[in-house]
Order: sequence, then C-alpha cells, then structure tokens
Amino acid sequence: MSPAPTAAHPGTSNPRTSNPRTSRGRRTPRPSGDDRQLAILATAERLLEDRPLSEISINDLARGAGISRPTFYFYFASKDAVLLALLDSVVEQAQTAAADVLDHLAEDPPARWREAISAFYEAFRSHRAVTLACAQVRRTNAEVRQLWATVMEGWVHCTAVAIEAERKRGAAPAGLPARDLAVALNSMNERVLYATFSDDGPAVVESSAVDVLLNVWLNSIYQTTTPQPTALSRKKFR
Amino acid sequence: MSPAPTAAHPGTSNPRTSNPRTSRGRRTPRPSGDDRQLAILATAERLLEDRPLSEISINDLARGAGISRPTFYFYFASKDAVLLALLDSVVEQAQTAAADVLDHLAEDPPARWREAISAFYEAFRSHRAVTLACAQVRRTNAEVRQLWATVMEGWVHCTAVAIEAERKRGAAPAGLPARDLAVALNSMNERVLYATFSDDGPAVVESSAVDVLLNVWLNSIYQTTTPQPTALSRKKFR
DNA sequence: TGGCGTCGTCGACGCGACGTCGATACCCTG
DNA sequence: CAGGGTATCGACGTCGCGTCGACGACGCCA
Repeated sequence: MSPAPTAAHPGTSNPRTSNPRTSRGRRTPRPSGDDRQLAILATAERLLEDRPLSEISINDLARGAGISRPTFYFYFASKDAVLLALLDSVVEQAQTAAADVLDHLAEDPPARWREAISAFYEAFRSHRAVTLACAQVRRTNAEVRQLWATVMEGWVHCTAVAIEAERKRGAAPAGLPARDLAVALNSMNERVLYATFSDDGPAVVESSAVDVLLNVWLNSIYQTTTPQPTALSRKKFR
Repeated sequence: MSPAPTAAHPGTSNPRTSNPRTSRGRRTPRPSGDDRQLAILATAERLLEDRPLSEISINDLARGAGISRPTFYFYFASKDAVLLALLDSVVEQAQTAAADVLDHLAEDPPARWREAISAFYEAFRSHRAVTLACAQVRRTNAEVRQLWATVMEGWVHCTAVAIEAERKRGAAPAGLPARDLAVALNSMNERVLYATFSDDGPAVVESSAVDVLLNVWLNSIYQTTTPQPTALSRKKFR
C-alpha cells in the first residue's frame, strides 16, 4: 500500500505558512487565528460524536469555538469545508498506517491480509464520527465524494496489484479480473464496517468483524483460508 | 425470501379520524385527493432522478404536483415521509421478486444464487433514484433507517438459512457462522451496487456487477465456483 | 507620534425554506 | 339550505444561511 495518491486535491494541501490562499479556509487565516481554526475543527469532531452534520448549525460550530457566526466564515467557507478538512487528516493518518503492508504478502499471506484489513478497520474506527459524517454527505458534496473516491481507489489498486502478484507466484488461482475482485472486497469492508460502527442495519459484532472479512477475502482470492507462504510449491495443501 | 415484515413502522400512522389509516399520508386523503397523493409521489421520484433530496424543496414537490406548499402538508408530514412511501413500494416490489428463489437452491446452486443476486440488483436498479436517496438520508431519518434495516435483515436471514442448508447437505464446507457470512456478502452487494449506480468511487461496470458478486459469493460459501447440485455425492468434482 | 493597512471580529441585513394557523371554497348528505 | 367533512391556500413567525460594512487592535513606516 504505497502509492494511494493523497495529495493532489486542489485545495487540500495545508500551505499555511508558505503561500496564502491555498488552504481550505476561505481567506488566509494569519498566525494568531490558527488556534481558532483548530478550535473549530475540534468542535466539529466533538459535536459529530452525537449528531449528524445536518443537525449542526454553523452557529453551533462558531459558539463551540468561542467566536460568532460571521467569524466562522473567516476560517471556513462552509460546514462541509470543515468536514473535508477533518477527512483530510483522517485519510492522511490512515494512509501512513496501511502503507506497504502488502509488500511482504508472500511471507505469510493470511497475516498480512489481516494487517491490511485491520488498518482499514482502525482508520474507520478511530474517527468514526468523521467517517460516518462523510459517508452521509458524500452524495451531496462533490469534494468529499472525490476525496473519498481517491482513497478507495488507492486501496483498490494496491489490493489488485497484490492479488495479481499472488496469482503470478501460483498461490492464488486465476479468476475474476483482479481489479473487479478488489473493488468488491473493499466495498464489502467499507459497508460492513460502516454498519458495525453506526448501529444501522444487520451487522457483525465489532470484535469479529475483521475475522469475518478476512475469511471472505481469503476464500475469494485463494479458494482456501490457508494459502501457502513463500514461493515454494504446495506442501501442506490437499 | 419470504418474511421481511414491511408494514408496522411506529410513528408513521396518521392520526386522523378512524378507519383508513394505512397510508403514509398525514391525514386520510379522502377520495378525490388521492390523485394528488400519487402526483406528489411521482413528482418526487422524477425530481430525485437528477438531484438529491436535500436540494428538493417542499415547494418543488408541491408545484410539481400542481398544489401549493401548505397543501402538501395535507398529504405528507415532510419530505422524508414521501421518500419513505416511495421506499415502501420499491421494497414491496423487490420482496415479491426475490421471494423463495432460494428454496430450490440445491437443484443448481450457481444458477439459483445468481437469480437471488440478480433480484437484489434489479430491485436497486429499477428505482435507483429512490434507493440512492434513501441511502443518503438513512443516517438522519430513523424511519427510513429502520425500514431498510428490516429489509436487509430479511435478506440476510434467508441467506444464512440457505448457507446452513448447503452445509448440512455437504455441498458447502463449515466455516464462518452462517449469519456473519451472510451479513458480509449482503453488505458487499449493497455497497457495490450503490457504487455502480451512483458514479461514486471505484466500481465495476454495470454489466459485470452480478457476475463479480456471484463469484465472491460462491467462493466464500463453497470454496469453489462450481458446487455440486442435488444431494448426490461429488461426481464431476476434483 | 501620528498616519495607514491589514487582521480579526461582529451587528445587522436580506433571503429562502420550513411548519402552522385561520380563512376560505367545494362538495356531499339530510 | 344548513352543516360537516374535504381540500386548498394566503399569510405569518421562525430559523439557518451567506454577506456587507463598521469597528477596534495591532504593527509598521515616516
């Protein structure tokens, strides 16, 4: 999981000191106002813990950060911009956590896949409020939608590459186009974890979520839950 | 796929006079106003084709149905109530389509599973606007969330029962608790189809979606894509 | 020291959507 | 034609939004 383009969203970078005008904020918030900016972010994440973004007014955010409503607009152009900034940091965090887990896949496939899924899981879990809020506005907000899509695309790509590598070394049988399979599996993870974290719909208990997902991944990729490690030919198989 | 209770949402009842309180409308729309009710529903579904519910005002709905905004409230208590009514009918439609497909599973597992997944697929597809809108408000609207959860629960239950039957007759190996597996697979379907229908995120092309999903289902349940039919012992296997 | 810009702040405005109340007008049925 | 339910809408108050303009505080140059 190395590439996964995180930057490259127009306006996502935090140029703070460097250049004016590039930040998500609407004007360039100069030094002192920096704390306010953070205060707004913190307030948003706190409020999101117990109600959806649509039920949080800009006034709430402003009050929570100790400023008036108009002042809010000095720092962010909208509620959604705040969420986007929050998502940005979560994504960054997730990206580093899951980085290059799949590079040593062949050493111990089940363990490595498990780590990757776990990273996914933790990324969602550690900021579940933000994640759930993003899922909600994804339809409406083009920026959130695109950022999320980019992240997913990164994971899907890494997964697909890993699957192809496993097939090439003979550990996994041929089958579905690797990318299609990767899309399906990553989608499953997203939805399952979403259901697990919101209480919404049928879900598996939080503690076994990773195991259930891993099992489906292994069966779909290897047609067994015990794929052989290294490049040696099958040994304990059948 | 028989159960899945559709009626019985608390808080949905209309506190009007006495008898005909089965509709989602706020008061009982007597004879003549019935067309208006339908007109509102139709307008809603039409408008949802090209913008999210949040960008459709009650005025839009009313105007589209040829009535004034206050009059809208004579028929529905809110925008969400309209969506809920729409979902109701879609669900009903889906429920009948997918009914008892899995009863004859053993005759030809891949074909039957495929039918079931296809039914799921068509249910989403034929009213994609409504489905996508529901997905969006699910977080905010308790009624939609619950109705959806009930439907999913029905499918999950049927799936789990079918998996257990396949295991019992020896066609599928033991493994994950059947319900957990069923949750994961149904979740995958939901998310994959959602991604396919909205242009959101990584997705598989619409024409191969069912095949991809089916493949993952078969591998997860049977550890092969060619499970044997009937109760006869393995024959063309291995 | 006094002028000047810019940062950060807010009061106040206008807008649009919402939900409700009360006044109709339009049937029926008796 | 009186009276009760059906169906409709005008008008109101409220609330959240986004913007504009004014005002104080600070830093910097002359």
